[in-house]
Amino acid sequence: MSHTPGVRQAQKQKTRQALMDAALGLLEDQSLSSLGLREVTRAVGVAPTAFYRHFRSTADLGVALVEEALGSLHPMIRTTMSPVEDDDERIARAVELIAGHVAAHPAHVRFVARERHGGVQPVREAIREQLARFAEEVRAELATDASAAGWSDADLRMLAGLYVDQMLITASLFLETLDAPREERRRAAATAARQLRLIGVGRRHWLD
Amino acid sequence: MSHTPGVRQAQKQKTRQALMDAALGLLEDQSLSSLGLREVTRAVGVAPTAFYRHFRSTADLGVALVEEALGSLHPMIRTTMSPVEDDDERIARAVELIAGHVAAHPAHVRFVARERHGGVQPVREAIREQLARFAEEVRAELATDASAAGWSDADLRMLAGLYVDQMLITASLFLETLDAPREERRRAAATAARQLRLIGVGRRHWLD
DNA sequence: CCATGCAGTTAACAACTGTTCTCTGGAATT
DNA sequence: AATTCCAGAGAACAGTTGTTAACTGCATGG
Repeated sequence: MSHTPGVRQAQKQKTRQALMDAALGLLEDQSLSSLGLREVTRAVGVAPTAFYRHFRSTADLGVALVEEALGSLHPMIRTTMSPVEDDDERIARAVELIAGHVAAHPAHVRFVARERHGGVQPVREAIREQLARFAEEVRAELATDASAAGWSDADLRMLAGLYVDQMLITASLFLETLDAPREERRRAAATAARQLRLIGVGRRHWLD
Repeated sequence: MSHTPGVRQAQKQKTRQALMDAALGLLEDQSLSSLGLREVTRAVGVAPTAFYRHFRSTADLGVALVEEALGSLHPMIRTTMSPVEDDDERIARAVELIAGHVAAHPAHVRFVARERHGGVQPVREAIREQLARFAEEVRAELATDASAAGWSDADLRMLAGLYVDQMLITASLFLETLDAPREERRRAAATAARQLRLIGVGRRHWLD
């Protein structure tokens, strides 16, 4: 199946991507639940009916955007957590990595933060699923760490969830300070690092 | 000014409240940015134009909802944090208090969680402002605590922010499990308590 | 008791929405 | 070379939207 190298399929995916890009742009100052199908096709310069060739509805489009925004992010988890030496060094790298990702893909980050609790159920579900996958990956990584000896599975899951939530909080904080004075961005990074450090301290003394 | 005990003003506030209640109900499965003014008036059983007697726009309605949802919540802060004796006891009480609030006002909690990063700028701003007030109140309360000796102001603010974010995360977690099996709700509460305990541990060993 | 203020109504507007059916041109298959 | 397939266009539909203007009736303040 899909053994077609064709020009046909290529062009189709091109307009599909154009629809997704246009939608992401329009979602800068509105929620998915108010995004109109005509609005999107108009921005791309295509007939409204063409939309149906790619998506059943704007909710469907939203689910595809979740995959695009979070699906390709999983490799980052391992590289963030594995090269451990100095703890403060790792925290600094993690914060930098998040800041870099937000700067590189602000629209994606905004979309996820906004629609995580947004008004479109299938999209909420898709995000929840992806974040659960992240948490599971973090948990697995934590389990290999030497400092996790004696931790119950529930405790590991708890910590993994805390890290994932913290990652999202930090990302949306950076998003808010994207076009803010340099000083404010620096303070945001400092706060994020401090919070991660406190979690790290709690982690070290958990088994007392 | 407003020395009117009148029946007039009373009736006005009554329909104003009806508009806000109806809006809150309609926002159960959509975002504020897609909420139509006519939709709200229709739910109340009033002419569309009557809306303008109370609100400039649905965004304006949203800001009023923020006040209603968060404004009356400030007294809770002090009572949550002051009667300290046993730490685990305090955590249990805090989690119970959040769970109770979510059960009593699910629509308000959903609204705040959804619109905190939602598509309507003035509403985001209003929520940010209220949460900043919460964080400041928590910081002030933390500063009076004996265990905060030697903490820098930035550290206190960091911890206060962490607590506020955690409160919101916990609330929205409870919201998701509102009509879920009893067992799942119990696990959610356990996880929330565990996370608060880890933050507490980190807090106790912060100055090492 | 009368004049004013004002919450809510009615009617109408231009613009917009999602969805349907029919059609077309060119790539893909045979 | 003939045929099928299908991404996209075009037109039309019944509803919906926010906003305007002029109105009505009643509680209010003089």
